[in-house]
Amino acid sequence: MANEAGALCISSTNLAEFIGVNSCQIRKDFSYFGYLGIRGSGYNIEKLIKKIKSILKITVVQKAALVGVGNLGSAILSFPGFAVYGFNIAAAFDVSPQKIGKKINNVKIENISKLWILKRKKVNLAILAVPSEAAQSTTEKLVKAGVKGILNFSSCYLSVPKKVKVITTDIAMELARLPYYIPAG
Amino acid sequence: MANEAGALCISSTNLAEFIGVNSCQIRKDFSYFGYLGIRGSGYNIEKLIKKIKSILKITVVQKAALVGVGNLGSAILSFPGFAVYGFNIAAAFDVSPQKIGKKINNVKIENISKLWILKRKKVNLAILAVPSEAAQSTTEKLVKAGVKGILNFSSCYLSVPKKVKVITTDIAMELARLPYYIPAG
DNA sequence: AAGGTTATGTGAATGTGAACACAAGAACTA
DNA sequence: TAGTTCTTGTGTTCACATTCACATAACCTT
Repeated sequence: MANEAGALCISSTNLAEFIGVNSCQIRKDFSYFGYLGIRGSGYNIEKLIKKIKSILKITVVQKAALVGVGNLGSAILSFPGFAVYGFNIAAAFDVSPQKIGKKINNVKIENISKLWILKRKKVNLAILAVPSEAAQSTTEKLVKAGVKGILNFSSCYLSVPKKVKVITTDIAMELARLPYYIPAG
Repeated sequence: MANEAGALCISSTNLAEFIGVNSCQIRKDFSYFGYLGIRGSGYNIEKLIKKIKSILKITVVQKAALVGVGNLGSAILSFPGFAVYGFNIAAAFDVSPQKIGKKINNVKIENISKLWILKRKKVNLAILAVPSEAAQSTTEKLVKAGVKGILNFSSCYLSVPKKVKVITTDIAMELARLPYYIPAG
C-alpha cells in the first residue's frame, strides 16, 4: 500500500474491488492517460487524484449556476457534495417572486430574467432544475448567457448548439429502470 | 403520422430527432423486442408505450420506499415525476426524531428502525437518500427487509447480494463530468 | 544481492454497440 | 390497379470497449 517514499498507493485490483469492476479495466483506462502507476506497488493515490482532476478540468474551483429553486433546486443548493469536486454554486435563479431575494445556503436567489449576469460573472456551468415545460426556453437563455455546460434534471431532451454540452439525469427514469432487473414474484 | 385505423404513429426518424440519436438505432433496438412497427407508417404510439412498459415491468403501479428524508429526500417525496411511470412512494423513513411522524406529500415519515415493515408491505424498491456514511449499513437493512432494487443517491459503491440491483446516481459526479467537455478559455 | 512476489502496461482476442445500406412490405395517389 | 413514396427490419461493416494473458519492472525478504 505504501512505496519507498512513504506515499500511499492503491492497486488496480483494490480499486476494482471498491467500485465493482474488473482490474484490467482500471489499468487499461488509466494507461490511456500515460504511465500513472508503479509496477510492484500500484498507483500513488495523491498523484492519481490530481491526474483525474486535471483530466476532468476540475483543478480549480468551478463556478456553477442553479436555475429553478423548487424542491429539487433547494435540495441541490443545500447539497454538500459539490464541494468534494471543488464546485461553487455562484448564483441561483427562479421565476417566483416569493423566492426571489431569499437566501439559501448563503446564495441569493435572483430573478430569472437576470440570467445574462452569468456572462459577466464568467459562469460556464448551469444546473437546470425547472419544470419540463420551461426547460427548452430556459436553456436558450442560458446559452445566450454564455453557458457551455448544462446538468439537466428535467425529463426532456434539450436542443442546444454543438458547442454546448448537456448531461441529463432523469430521476424518475432511473427508478423506472429498476423493475426490469427484478424477477417477477 | 396516422394509419388506416386512425391510430397515431411515429416513425423512427421522428423519434430519433426528438431524442437526438440515429434513426437506425431506434429501429435496431426496437427490433430486439419483435415486430413492433408497420412499414410505411411507423410505430403505433400506444402499442409502443405498452410494449416498453411491459419490458420495464412497469405495467402495474410499483411501490417504492424512500429512505432518508433530508433535503434531497424531501425533494424526492414532493417530486411529481414518478407518477408518469406509475410509481407510488408507499413509505418514507428517517432517523431524526424531529422528522419522524411528520407527513410530506401525504406520506408519513417512519422511524428507520421499522424498515422491516417493507417486507409485509411487499415493497420491492427503495430510494436511498441518506448520507454516504450510513449508505452501506442502511442498504443491508433494506436487503434484509426484502428490497430487490435500490436507487442510490449517495456517492458510494454499495455492496449487495447478486439478486439485488443497484442503480447509483451521483449528482456531484455528473456535474464533475461537465468541465471535461468544455474547451478552456 | 538474489530470488520471489507483486502489480503495471499492453498486444491479441473477444464481445458489444452503432452506422450503413438496402430489400421487403405497407400506404397513398391517380 | 399500378406505380410511387415511405418506413421498417436486418445483414454487414465498422468502431469501440472489455477481457485475457503475459512480458516487464519495481518492490520486498532473507
